[in-house]
Amino acid sequence: MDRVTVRQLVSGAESYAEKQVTLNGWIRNNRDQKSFGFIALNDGTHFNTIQIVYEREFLPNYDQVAALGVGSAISISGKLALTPEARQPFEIKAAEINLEGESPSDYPIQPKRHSREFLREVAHLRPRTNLFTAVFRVRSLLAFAIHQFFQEKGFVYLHSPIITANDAEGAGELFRVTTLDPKNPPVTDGEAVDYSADFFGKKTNLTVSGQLEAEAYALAFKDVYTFGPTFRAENSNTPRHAAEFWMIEPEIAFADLNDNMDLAEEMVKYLINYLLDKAETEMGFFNQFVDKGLKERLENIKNSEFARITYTEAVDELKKAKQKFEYPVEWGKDLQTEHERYLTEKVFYKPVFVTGYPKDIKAFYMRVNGDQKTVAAMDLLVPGVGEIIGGSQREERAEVLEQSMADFNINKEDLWWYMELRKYGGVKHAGFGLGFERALMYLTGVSNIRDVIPFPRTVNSCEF
RNA sequence: UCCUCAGUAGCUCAACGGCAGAGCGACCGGCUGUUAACCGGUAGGUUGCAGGUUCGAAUCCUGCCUGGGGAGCCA
Repeated sequence: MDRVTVRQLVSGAESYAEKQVTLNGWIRNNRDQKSFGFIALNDGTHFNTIQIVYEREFLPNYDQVAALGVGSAISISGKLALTPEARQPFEIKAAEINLEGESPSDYPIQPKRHSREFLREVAHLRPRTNLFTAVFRVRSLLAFAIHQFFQEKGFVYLHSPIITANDAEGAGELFRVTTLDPKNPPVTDGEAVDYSADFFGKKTNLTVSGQLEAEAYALAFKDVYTFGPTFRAENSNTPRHAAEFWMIEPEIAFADLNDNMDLAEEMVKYLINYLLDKAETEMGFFNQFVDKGLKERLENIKNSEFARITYTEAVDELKKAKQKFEYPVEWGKDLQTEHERYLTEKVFYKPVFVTGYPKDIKAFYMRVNGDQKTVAAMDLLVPGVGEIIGGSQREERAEVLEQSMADFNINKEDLWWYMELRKYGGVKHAGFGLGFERALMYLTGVSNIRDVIPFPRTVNSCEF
């Protein structure tokens, strides 16, 4: 008797036709009648359930099986029957059904539609629903696709540190890493906390970006990427922000901003192709139940050039717009969400790169353009989600970088090693950060980041 | 952090100053191919919490808590 998975059956049921098979799984739905019943079983290996038909005539424990609730784990043995006229192409005629783990009647997941908000409260059980089965199968595939894309191109995968003493954004919103006693920390003469007595002998935090370290490795391996967890202690409560998320950060040497955008565009298209090919069932589900226009939109993007526009052009475009904006558009100010959405959703109807932002509103490491006013930065805006990529060509000229650091009040002693990358064989290089979850949202149509992270961490929320 | 909306049965919602309800789920029963099955019945409530107004509050007012959406910040 063959032990099989639904995945195996879906990929070739014919070879099992009329044969005895054994399956394990969890009951999604159980309906019984007087002398026969049906179980929809999900065994975890495929999005689809398999229908189990059981009959009083053949099952000595028929009444026990008929009483099994949703969520129960069972093992079943029976004959595989092809049913080309039915809604499902095959089913199992059960000869034996054994209870492996019961699920009492207070099991919170019902065979009906639940709100996303409710399912977040049962995040340990929600992977047993259709939506989350699809989301997390795709999350796994997307992670693999990212590795495959970069590996095929010869990029080296870099594990940048999780604990770090540098603050790549120059922002203050970091999770402190310390072993000091919060009630009674060691104190210097001036009564400040004495971090030299801390575990690492200095102030440390969880990483907000692996970029600076990636630059070091790009200047050795030419093309590298990081892909790992990232932590931001921002007090932002939106459907697009989480305190713990994953980020992909490629860094390429002997490359400029155009090479960077070409890479980003190629990557996004690769990921779309990968999912449409490898996750057909799940993508079909998203298209039908989550975002009706999803497939059409993704298909269009595969075949179109992403728009590219400079910040200055974007400002002109926005000033010409008939639409009224809450915030006025003005050269020198950052684009508001409403402006970004207008550009990607009303002007271009597709992903758009915006480049050449004013240097005052961007990070210190971005390469200063010839006009001395803008930097070689690029953001990729996509309809529905907004910014999913932020990147730049890096400042490789030591003296210009030093000036920028001074302008941004960044202590160059702390980044002595970063400066040395410019001193020893420094070359032009560029890179970007892709928010993994934001990409996942964009590619699945799921509109809240809390629903694409298994156990999301957000402000005031760290359950599970 | 600011703005805004909402918290009523396990879930999704109705009742909007006058007896707290429905569908789904659960439980009991029926049904020879169901598939978010269908049909009949039963149970299930301190209306988020604390105050206040009123003869009377789920409903109006105040504060707090929780959640959603928008903004800022960003990926």
